[in-house]
Amino acid sequence: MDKRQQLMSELMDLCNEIIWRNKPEVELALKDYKLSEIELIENIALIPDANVTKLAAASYMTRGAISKLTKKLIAKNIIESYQSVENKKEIYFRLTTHGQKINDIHKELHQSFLKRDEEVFKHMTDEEFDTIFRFIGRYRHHLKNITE
Amino acid sequence: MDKRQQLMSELMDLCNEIIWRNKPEVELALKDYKLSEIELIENIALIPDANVTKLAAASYMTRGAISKLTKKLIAKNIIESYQSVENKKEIYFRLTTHGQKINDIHKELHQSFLKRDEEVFKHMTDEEFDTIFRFIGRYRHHLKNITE
DNA sequence: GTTTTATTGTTGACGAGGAAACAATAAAGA
DNA sequence: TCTTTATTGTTTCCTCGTCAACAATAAAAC
Repeated sequence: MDKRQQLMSELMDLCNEIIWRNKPEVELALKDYKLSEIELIENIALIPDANVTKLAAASYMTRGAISKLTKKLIAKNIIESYQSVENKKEIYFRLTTHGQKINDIHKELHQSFLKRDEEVFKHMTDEEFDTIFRFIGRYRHHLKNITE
Repeated sequence: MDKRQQLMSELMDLCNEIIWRNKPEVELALKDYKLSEIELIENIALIPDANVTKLAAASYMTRGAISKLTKKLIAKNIIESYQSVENKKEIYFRLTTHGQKINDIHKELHQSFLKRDEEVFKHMTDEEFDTIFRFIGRYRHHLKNITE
């Protein structure tokens, strides 16, 4: 098979495998929340003045889905919304202190996954890291280029 | 941020981006089929004597989901089922000639994506390819190890 | 300023897929 | 052999996310 195609195929498979493997552990540690909610919390923490549109783009979901998810998270008192005075259309979100706690637990989980998988990274040189980073960067840059 | 964590995060993001980008093109070229059906067809072509259980594992979906999908594909005359004489429990699937055509179109689409993205691969050395392959292989091997 | 056009978030109908319970068959153990 | 346990595929119920239409607001065009 084509080397490039095999690379992409194995890459996709690896990502699926990791998600599939980690998902139950995350949902066990944060029992009252679904993975999609937890990831949305993560994005709200990362994106300044996150609104539905930005979150949809970051989550690879539709605005409709994010709109419903944010409603649910507000009802659970995990996030809160606010608006600016000069724009009555956009609605922004931020974490409540409760939401921050959940995000912290989630971050710790990610650390524990790295610990669990440290064997994979242990023997990698800086050069190898950079090779993969360059590949990812080049691909994302390329996709951005051909999109606009 | 931790280098390893950033690597995994960017990797996941790249995969999502590619899926998000390619999906509409695939569903446009194969108008009557959803992406999940097309990927199932691909797996049935790849896996010898594919049954619900093997397909579920390969697709990262539940057996229930695959059971429904195969029913749909049989109704559309894209796949057919068969059984062995020495096992009355397992049900295997294979592509019809119609299904093979769809799979061929899908394979051509993948080729066209590689063509579109050739700029990304053009400057990669064999050593760089191998570095990424090794990383993927090591990770998948590790996950397999800690699973059983 | 006024009128278009684009963008925002929301909603309801719908389909896709997961969870869990199930019957049928195979494999393992006695 | 006979019994128990595991695995197969299926089905029902339910949740999640998409799609498409929508009203509200902002931006652009004039």
